[in-house]
Amino acid sequence: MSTKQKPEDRALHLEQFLPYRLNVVGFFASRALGRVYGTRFGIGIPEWRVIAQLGEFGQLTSRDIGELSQMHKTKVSRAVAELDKRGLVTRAENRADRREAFVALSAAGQRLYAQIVPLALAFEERWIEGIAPEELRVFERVLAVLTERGRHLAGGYQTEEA
Amino acid sequence: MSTKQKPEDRALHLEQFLPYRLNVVGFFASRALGRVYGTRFGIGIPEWRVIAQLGEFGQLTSRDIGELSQMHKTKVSRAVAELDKRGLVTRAENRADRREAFVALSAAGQRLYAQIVPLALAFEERWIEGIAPEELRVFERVLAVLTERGRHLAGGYQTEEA
DNA sequence: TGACATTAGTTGCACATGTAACTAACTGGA
DNA sequence: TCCAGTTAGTTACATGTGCAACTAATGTCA
Repeated sequence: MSTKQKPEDRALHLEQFLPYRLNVVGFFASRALGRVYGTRFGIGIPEWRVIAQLGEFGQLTSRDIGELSQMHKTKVSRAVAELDKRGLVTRAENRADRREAFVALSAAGQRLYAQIVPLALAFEERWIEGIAPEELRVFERVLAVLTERGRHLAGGYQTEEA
Repeated sequence: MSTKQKPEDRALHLEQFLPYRLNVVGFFASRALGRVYGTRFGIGIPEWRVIAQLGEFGQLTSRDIGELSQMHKTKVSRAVAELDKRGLVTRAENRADRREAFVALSAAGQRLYAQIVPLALAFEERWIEGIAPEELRVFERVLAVLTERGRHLAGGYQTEEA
């Protein structure tokens, strides 16, 4: 502990309470992006994350997708099933381990990915527009620390890495 | 085709994509806090937010609570109803406008609030422990900007332009 | 080989949540 | 006074989600 002040003596102001603030900004991010993907392409955040990972890495198992995109395996399962139903991904059984299947973007999925990426990048660009690059670097560095600690504090809900 | 590197031509890496990162850290925050409140006091995040606002401001209408804590009115309605059922808040009709009611913490609610606040502050303290104060100040300043823009982007994002 | 543990992925179930519709009350003309 | 419009708050409904249980396949160890 680096502070000697007793927590009991301080007041709580929710609007300055960091977990609350992070949750709110995360909600806004999700909601704003959800509108972009939902209104134009009819997909939700989980589907988008699956597409994003497949677009980046090519071929992945559902387990990999969940780990990379921080999603519960049931959420991944449902998102992949939905994308499969729409013909945006293909599933190929792994002959070497028939429990798992390799998921990949179909041609239509790749076209969708190519459409979404510029929108996503432009969205991000607009969001951070005008913020000084060095401040943004500090922000991202602190964010990485908070995320890693938060992962630990929250306790894994998918993979127990203790 | 184009030899110039336009923003549209950049690759997307989800793990560095800011909206994604903010959503993940917000999820961790919510989940970690939810464990604290849930296991010890049997309440969820919405209930906690209502209690926090009432503890801070004393007496509020449901509408005020929703605005202050960024919650949908149905979420507030259900949280207040649950807290009422448990005897943690009181509801008093506003004689001057009988559509609304003033919600306040009961004695039991105040005792609960007094118990939770130190836990919440200690949680926050543990989370940001070791981060340089000046970096934290930068982080919070940028966070405020992103939150305000996110609120706007999430609320009225319907333009045709990316 | 055989028995048990582990893992990838799916599904049943209960619960949380947003949308829209609703009730009741207030506001502001004309 | 009347009536259309607005607002606070609740509820019906559909959907999304996590947990736990499940199936099927693989790993482990004797």
